[in-house]
Amino acid sequence: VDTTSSDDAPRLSIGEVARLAGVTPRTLRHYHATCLLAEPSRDSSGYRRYGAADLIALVRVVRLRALGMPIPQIVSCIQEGADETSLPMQLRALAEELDHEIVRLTATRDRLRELAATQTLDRPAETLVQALRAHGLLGDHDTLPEAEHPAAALLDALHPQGMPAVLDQAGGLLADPAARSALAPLLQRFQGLTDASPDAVIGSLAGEVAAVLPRPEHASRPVDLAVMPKLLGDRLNAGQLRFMRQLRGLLDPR
Amino acid sequence: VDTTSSDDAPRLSIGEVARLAGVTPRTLRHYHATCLLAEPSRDSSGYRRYGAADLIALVRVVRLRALGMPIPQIVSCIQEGADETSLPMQLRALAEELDHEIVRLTATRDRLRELAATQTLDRPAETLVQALRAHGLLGDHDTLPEAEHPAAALLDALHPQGMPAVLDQAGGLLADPAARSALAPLLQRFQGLTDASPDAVIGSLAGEVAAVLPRPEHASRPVDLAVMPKLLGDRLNAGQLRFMRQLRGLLDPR
DNA sequence: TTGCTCCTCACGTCACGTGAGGTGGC
DNA sequence: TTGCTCCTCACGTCACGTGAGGTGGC
Repeated sequence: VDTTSSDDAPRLSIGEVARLAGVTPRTLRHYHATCLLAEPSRDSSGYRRYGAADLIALVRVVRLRALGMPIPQIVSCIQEGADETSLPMQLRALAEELDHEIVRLTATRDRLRELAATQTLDRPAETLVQALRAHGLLGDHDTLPEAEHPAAALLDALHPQGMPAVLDQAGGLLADPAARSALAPLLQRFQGLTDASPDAVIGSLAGEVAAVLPRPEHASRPVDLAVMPKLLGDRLNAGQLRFMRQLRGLLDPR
Repeated sequence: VDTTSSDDAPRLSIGEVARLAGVTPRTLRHYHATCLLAEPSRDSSGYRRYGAADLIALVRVVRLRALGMPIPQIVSCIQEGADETSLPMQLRALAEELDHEIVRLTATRDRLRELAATQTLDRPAETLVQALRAHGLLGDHDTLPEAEHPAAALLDALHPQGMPAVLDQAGGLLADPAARSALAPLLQRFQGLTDASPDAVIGSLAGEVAAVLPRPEHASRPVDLAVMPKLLGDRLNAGQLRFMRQLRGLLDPR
C-alpha cells in the first residue's frame, strides 16, 4: 500500500537541521565549504534538503567541535579509512593540551590578582623606594630624587619580570652588609669617572664590579649590555661609557 | 665639555628595542599601526629610532598583553586622562574572566577523558544494547537488529548530550517494572497502527502514551516534534504519523 | 662586496558573524 | 500580500606571521 502523506525521501531544510544540531545555518554552510560535510541534494528551487543521515553526521561534527577539536583534525577523523581506534587517542591528546592551557591560565590569573593587589605593575620607583627603606638604605620620610625615576623605570623595563624580580635577585646583595659596604665605594668611583679617566682606572674598577655582581647566566632573557650605552648615553660621560663597555666584556665574553 | 663618543639623543633600532622587550619588530609596527604606541622619530634613511622612554612604554604594553588584555583595552588604559585607579579593577575583571574560562576548560577536559575511556561518542547502538542488557531487556548474547541501528543513531543525535544522557533520563522508566509493563503494550499498539486506523484509536493511544512519558519541559534543547515526522516519514505509515502529530500536540501545546 | 636590518604593502590565519542583494515558500 | 527562509558572494574578526620587493648600514 502506497502512503501519500509520507514522502519517500523525507528531508529537512538547512534551518531545521541546524536548529536540531544547535548551530546556525551559516555554520552548516561553512562545514560544506570546508568539505567537513558533503553537500546534500537540492530541491527544485536550489534549497539544500537534509535527511536523517545528514543530521547524524552533523551532530557528530558539532560534538567534536564543542570538545575543541579543530576542523582539519575532524576532517581526518571522519574520512573513510580513518583508523577507528585513533579517536580516543586524539581525544586524550586534546585533554593533555587542555591540561597545559589550564596550568597557563591559572598562573596568569594568579599573577593578575597579585598585580591588582600590589600595584607593582606601574610604579617601579615606588617599589624601589619601599625596598630601599626595608633594607634601611632610605629613611622612612626620605624619597628618591625625581631625576632617578626614569632610571628606575628603565631598570624595571629591562628585567623580564620587572622591578619586584630585580629586587628579589638583588635582595641578597642588599641584605648582606659586606656586599653593601663593598658596593658603596665602587658606586662612588663610577660616579667620579670623567672623560679623561685613564684606561687603567676604568679597567680595574670594571674588574672589581664584575667580581661583586651576580652572574647573569641564569637569566631567562639576559639584558643586552651592548645596547645599554645607547640607552644611557645622554646620562653618562665618556669615561662611564668606556667603563660599561669594559664591564660588558667581562660579564659576557661573547 | 662636549663628548663626541656619546650621542646627544641615544636611540635604538626597532630590532634592538623589540629584542629588549621580547617581541618581534612586526609586533612593534603593529602597535604603531593601532595607535597603541606613538610612532618614534625617524633617522635620515627612514629608520625608526627609539629612546629609553619608548622602551619603557613598549614593555608596559607587552606586559599587559602577556596578561591577556586585548589591545583596545590597553589603549584605553594608557591614554592620558585614564583613571589610574581603574587598572587594578581591570586586572581583577580579567582574572574573573579567566576563572570562568578555567572552569569551562576543566569541564571540557574531563569530558574528553570520559569519552576517550567509554568510547560512547561514536557507538550509540552499542551503548543502547549495554543499557538494555543491564536492565534485563536484552539477553547477554542477543543483539539489536541491524535495522534499528539508524534509529539508535538518530535518537543519539536528537539529544543534546547523546545516548548516555538519553538512557540516563529513561533510566527511571526502564528500572520501574510498572512503567515497563505499561509501555510494552503501548508500543505494540503503536506498531499495529495502519493507514486506516480510526482517529479515535490514535487519539486515545496518544493520550495514554503522553501520560506515561516524562515531561520534556526541563530539557535544555527540547526535540522539535514538528520535524520528527519528516525524519521518520519513510519508516512510519500514515497512521503512525498521525499519532506523532497528536502526541506532539499533547506534549507541547504551543 | 656580502649579509644583516630596515622599509612598506598585503595576504593568511581560524571559525564562523554579519550584512548585501536577490528569490522562493506559506 | 506580508514575513520568513533560503540562496550566493564577500568583508570583518584578532593579533600578529610571513613573504614580496626594494633599500640602507657595517
